[in-house]
Formats: sequence, C-alpha cells, structure tokens
Amino acid sequence: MSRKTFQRLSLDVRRRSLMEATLTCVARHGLHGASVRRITEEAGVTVGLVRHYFGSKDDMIRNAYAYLVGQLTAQASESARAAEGTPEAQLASFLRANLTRPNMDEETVSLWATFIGRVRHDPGFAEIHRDGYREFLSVLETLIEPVLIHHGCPYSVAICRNHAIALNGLIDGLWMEGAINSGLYAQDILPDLITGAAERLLELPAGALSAPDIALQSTGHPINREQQSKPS
Amino acid sequence: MSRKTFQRLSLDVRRRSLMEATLTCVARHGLHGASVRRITEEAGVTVGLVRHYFGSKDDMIRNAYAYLVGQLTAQASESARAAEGTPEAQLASFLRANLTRPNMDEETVSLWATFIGRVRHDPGFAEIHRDGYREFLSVLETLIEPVLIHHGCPYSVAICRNHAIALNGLIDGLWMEGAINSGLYAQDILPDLITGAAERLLELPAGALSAPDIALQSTGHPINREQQSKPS
DNA sequence: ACTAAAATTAATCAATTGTATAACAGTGTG
DNA sequence: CACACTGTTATACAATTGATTAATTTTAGT
Repeated sequence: MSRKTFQRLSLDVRRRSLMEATLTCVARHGLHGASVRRITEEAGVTVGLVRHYFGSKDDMIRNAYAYLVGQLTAQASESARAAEGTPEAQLASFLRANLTRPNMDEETVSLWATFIGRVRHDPGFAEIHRDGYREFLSVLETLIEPVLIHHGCPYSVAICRNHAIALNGLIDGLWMEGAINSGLYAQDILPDLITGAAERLLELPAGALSAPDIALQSTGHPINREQQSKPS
Repeated sequence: MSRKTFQRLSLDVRRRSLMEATLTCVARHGLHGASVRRITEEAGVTVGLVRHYFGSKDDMIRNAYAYLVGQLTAQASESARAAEGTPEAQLASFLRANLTRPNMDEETVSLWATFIGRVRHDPGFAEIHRDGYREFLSVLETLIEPVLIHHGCPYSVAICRNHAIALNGLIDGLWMEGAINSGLYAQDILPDLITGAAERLLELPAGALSAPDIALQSTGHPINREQQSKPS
C-alpha cells in the first residue's frame, strides 16, 4: 500500500488553500457541519495539516473569517476606486457594486451571516467584525463627504457620519435580503433602487446618483429640480 | 438509586420549553455547539424527549427557528398596532420599535444571523425565512401606504413596494449592526436616525415622523401617551 | 384507589468529532 | 549524491455526537 503522493507548498499558499476550503465548507454545511475532515478533504490534504498550519480548528476558522472580511472590504473599496469620475459617480459605483455580483453573492452572504452569529460570544470574531465594520464606515464617509459638499448640502462631520451609518445599514440590509432573496422580487432592481434611495437619504437632487455623468438613467424618477449649475 | 422526579407537561408547554432552550443554546454556542444534551439540560429534561416531541434534532431546530421568526414579526406588528394615532405615528412607532429593546437585542440578532446562514442550503429554513420576510414586507407596505397618501406623495403600488423594500433593508441593516454594535457609536442614536432617514426616503416633510403628534424628537424615549389631541 | 396510557428517564449504540503522535517523503543544501 | 529538515500522511485515541430502546414514573379515567 503506497502513500498518497503530495506536493510541498509554501506557507502562504497552503494556508490560503486551507482557509478557502474552510469558507467553502462553512458556507455549504454551516459551522456545525464544517468538520476538520471535510475541510481538509476539500483542500485535498489530510487532517494533520490543520495542527501544523493553525493551532487548532477554531484558530483556522477565525483566520478564515478574517480572510473573508479582508477580501470583502478590499473588493468594495476597489469598486469605489475603480470608478474615476465625479464624486457622485464614485459613490454610485460603490453602491451598485455592493448590490451586484460578485459582491452580492448568496454564498458569501450566507458565510457572512454565519460568522456574524458568532460575533457576540467569541471575542476573536468580535474584533474581526469591528475592524471590518469600521473600515467600511470609513470608506463610506470618504465617499459621501465630497458629494455633500459638491451639492452644497448641510455638512458637518456628525452629519456625514450619520449618513454613513444609515447608508451602511441600507447597503447591509439590501445586500443580505437581496442575496438570500426569496423570490419575492427580482434582484436586478436593487442597484437602481439603492441609488434612488441614497439620493433621497442624502437629499440630493433626483438623478444625482442615477445619472451622474453619462446617461445611464433607467429609473423612473421624474427630474423636477433644476440645480445643476454647481462650479467644480 | 432513585430516578429523577419529573412533571408531565402538556404538549404545547413542553414543546415551547424545548424550542426556547434550543434558541438559548444556539445563541450561546452556535449551531455547532448546540448539542442535544446541552439543549435538553437547559430545558431540564433528558435527551429522550427530543425524539418524543420532534422527530430529530434537526426537526427541533427548524421548529425553533419558525418559532423565533413568528415571535419577531408578531412583536413588530404589535408595536405598530399599539400606536394608535396618525399613520405617521404608527409608522414611526414601528420603526422605533425595531431599533429599541426588546426587538433590537444582541442575542436575538445573533440567533437570526446564525439561522440566515443556513437558509441557502436548507430548504426548510428557506421556506421559514421567505414566509417571515413576506409578512414583514407586507406589514411595512400597509404602514407606508396611508402615509404617502396623506402627504400627497406620488403613489402607486410599485412605488409603495419599492419603498417597503428599501425601508426593510434599512431596518434590517441598522437592526443588525446596531445590535451587534461594536462600540463605534451609541445605540440610542438609532431610533432618531431611522425616523429621519425614513422621512427622507419617503420624501416626507422634515419632522413628519420624528414629531408626528407631540414633540418626542430628541428624547429617544418611547413616549407613553395617554391623550391623543389631534392636530391637523 | 386501581388501572391503563403516555410522558419521561436512563442506559446503550455506532458514528463522528478534534487532537495528538509517529512514520514517511518531498525538497533544498553540502 | 547523501544528508538533514520539515511538510505531509497515516493511524490511533478519548470524548462527544444524535439516535434508539427498555424500564419507570406520572397522570387521567373509571
């Protein structure tokens, strides 16, 4: 009987491989069904490696969670950065990115929810969540600020922060319910829905986010305000 | 050695007791840590009863989830019904109720998230979630409609539904992040924050929801009002 | 009070869990 | 090309898991 042939991988590659297998298994079978054996099988290795690369299973799962959060915020920030243009275009792009693939993915949302459920009773998870949330809020504030200023809206740090909190809530809620979507409405209404909602939340003129630069206006919003002449 | 003395309870009482113990254990230890033994110990009975009252552990957990969702929507609807007054007051009361105790409870949110994480891969959970979500959306639409009409806002079934979807997203997101809250802001800002945000989302005049009848703007306390003097 | 039905306990089962350890094999270094 | 290093496999192990069954106790009906 011969042993399984294998390959020696670098620390980074193997760790990432194990974390991704962990995420896959947690998404598929939940935390209770994500056993060390299933995870290692998914990663194509044997159980011993868990101890070798992480202290324990719990340690591996915590690392996988941090890895996920990192990826999520990185993706979101990237969407914002990618949209070079007016502040409105950037904010709009960020909002839309959060409600379209690959960001709004059922598997990812399931994962996220599963981990969130552990935040309260696991200090390790709590810290990871807090950092991710702070980062997300910060990005949002950075995007909102110039838009408010550009439109001459009432502005202060507190106002900006409150807007970020509300907008973040809106994003999170729609992201979750939209991805899990129970077939109660079509998912593809969400990008337009959130840009419209954000306009009203921030009290921007209608169309400010749904048609910031080029005409990609597909919402049914009547444009009944003029107020387009603002010096850049 | 004598056996444990016990009491025969009615089917309803015992089942509820077991489901509540299940929720407690899932909240505390997660789905993976909520073993039959822990649950039955929490309920003060022995393991055999699970089979007697539910077919299996999974069955018991699904029932517990449905029980939780039922309680949640019932509580929320009740908050709305309790606030007799103008449509604005009812909507405001509903919104505030969702972001204050006992509705916004960290333990409950943890539970909810944990279960949501299973919706994708467990058809039983999916059905329970869908029904709960539909119910919640329906309540919201019912509350929004008269407010829109009363203020002469542009109104149609589609508009009303979109507002309900957005508002539901906002509630869910703030409810989650607020309850889990990572200390990044005080939780008690949320009731005022959401009424303000809802005013803008629905394009109501400022103060329409934050001061619908009497001035309860900045107090943050749900006012128990005895007399309804009705201003127009 | 007696009895029968049913609720509950207690004990047992095979399967699975996470962890630990020794043996092996691939890799780079001299 | 032999060597040592360590990534990796394979196996073992005690603990825990969910499920099952028989024995026992409570309760309701008469």
